[in-house]
Amino acid sequence: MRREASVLHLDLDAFFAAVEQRDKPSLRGRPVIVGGVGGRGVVATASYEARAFGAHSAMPTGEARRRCPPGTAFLGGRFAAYRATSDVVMALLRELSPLVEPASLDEAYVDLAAGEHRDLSVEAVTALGRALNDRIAAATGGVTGSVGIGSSKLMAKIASDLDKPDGLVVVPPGTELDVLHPLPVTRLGGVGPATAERLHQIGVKTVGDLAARSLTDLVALAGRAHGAGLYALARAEDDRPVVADREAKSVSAEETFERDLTDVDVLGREIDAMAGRVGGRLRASAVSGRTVTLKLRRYDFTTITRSQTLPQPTDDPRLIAATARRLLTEAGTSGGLRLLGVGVSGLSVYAQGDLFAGALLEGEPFAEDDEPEDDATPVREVRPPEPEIPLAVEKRWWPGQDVRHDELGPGWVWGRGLGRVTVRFEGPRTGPGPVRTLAADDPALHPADPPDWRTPR
DNA sequence: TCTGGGGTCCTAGGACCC
DNA sequence: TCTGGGGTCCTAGGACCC
Repeated sequence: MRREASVLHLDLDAFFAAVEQRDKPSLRGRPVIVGGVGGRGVVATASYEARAFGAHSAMPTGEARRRCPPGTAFLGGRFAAYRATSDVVMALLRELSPLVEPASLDEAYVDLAAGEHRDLSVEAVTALGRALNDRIAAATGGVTGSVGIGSSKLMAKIASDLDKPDGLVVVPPGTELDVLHPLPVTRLGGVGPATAERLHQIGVKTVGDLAARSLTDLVALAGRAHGAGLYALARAEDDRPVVADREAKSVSAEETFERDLTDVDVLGREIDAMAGRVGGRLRASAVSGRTVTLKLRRYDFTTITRSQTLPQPTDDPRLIAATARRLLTEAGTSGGLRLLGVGVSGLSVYAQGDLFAGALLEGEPFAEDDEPEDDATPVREVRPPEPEIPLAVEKRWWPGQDVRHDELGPGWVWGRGLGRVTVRFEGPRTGPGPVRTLAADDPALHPADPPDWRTPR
C-alpha cells in the first residue's frame, strides 16, 4: 500500500458487446450477447440491455436465449476487432505511464508513479481519470471504460468496480478500510465460489468479517499462500507491483465439441489441428516448451490432464501432436469426450531446430541415448499429420461475422440456415442498414476484415 | 439446449539426489 | 541396520480470473 493513490485500474464496460454495438448500429440500445453460439456455448459478455433480462457472463447461451426477448442478438466473437480496439486503449494508457500491465483485452493496471506525474494528489489523479474516460470514448468510437485509482492494485480494482459504466472512483489514501470492509468477500480477487462457500460456513460475509479472523484460521481454511493472501487483503495490505511485459508461461488450444466424440482417428485429427495452432503460436513468439499436456473432459464433465516432459524444448507441431496422441491412447476415450485440449508449458526463449524431432517421434521411451551424434544424424521422416482441412467448399457463416457483398457492400451475418444467410448491410459509420437474405453459396458474398470505426478526416 | 477458451498460481506426493 | 532432512523435478488436480 502506497502513501499516494498512484495505481490506476481500467475496466472497459461490457467490452465485446460494446464493440459489437459500435460496429453494428442496428444493435445500439438493444440486448446483445457475445459468446459461444453453438449448443454448448456460454456467454462471454452481455450488453447492459441484456443484463437487464438476467443474462450474464459464464451463463450457458441457451439459458440466455430463454431469458432474453426476441430480437436479442447472439453473436460469436470477432477477436480481431476487439484486439484492435484494445490496442488503441492500451496506447492511451501508455501515454500516462510506461508501466502498464494489461490483464486481458479489456483490463489493465497503470503505475502512475512510474510516469512523469509530479502531482499525485487526489485532486490531480481525479482530473487525470476524468480526462482518460473522455479520451477512451473518443478514441474507440464510443466504447467506455470505468476507472479506479488507489494506493494499490487491490484498491484500484475495487474502485473501478464501484461506479460502472463510464465511472471514475478515487479512493483517498487512508480511507481504504472504510471502502473495503463493508463489501462482500466475493469482491476480493481470489475469492471464488469454493472459498466463498467455506467462508460463509464460518460466518464470514464481508471483508470486515474476514479481517476479524486470525491468520491461523484463514490458513487452515484456504491453505498457506491463499490464507495469508486473504489475511493481508482484508487489511488492504497489498504490495503487488504493476508489471509490464509478463512472459507467457504456457500456450494451449482446446475445443468443446458439439457432440461427444469417441473415435480415436477423429480425435487424433483434432489433436493435430490444435497442435498446429499451438506450434504456430509458439513459433510466432519465438519460444519452445518442454512439457506437452493433453486435457480431456469426459461426457460427465470430469476433467483430467495427462502430461509428458520432453528432454528438449520444442515448437514442432508434429512432435506436440505425436506426444498428445500417445497421451490420449493411454488415457482412453471410453464413454465419449466433450472436450480435448493440447498445451505446451515449461517455455524458454531458446528455439531449437528440428534436430531431435525425428528421433523423439519414434524413440520411446525417451532415453539419454536418443541424442543424435553431433554430425548429422538425419531426421527420419515421420508421417506428418495432414494440414488442417479448410472448412472448404461449404463456406461457414456465423452470426456477427464481417462480410462484404460485391454489389451490396459491407455488412454482417445475422443468421444462417436452410441454405440461406441473412446479412445486415451497415457499418460503424452508417446508420442502421437494410437486411437481405441471400443464398449461402452466393458467389458475391465474402468474409471480410473488421470495419474501421475511426471517422475519416 | 448445462456448464467456453485462454490463461495463472498453488498444493501434494513420489522420484531422485546430496 | 536403521534412520534423516532438504531441494528439485515431474505429474495431477483444483481454484480462480477475464
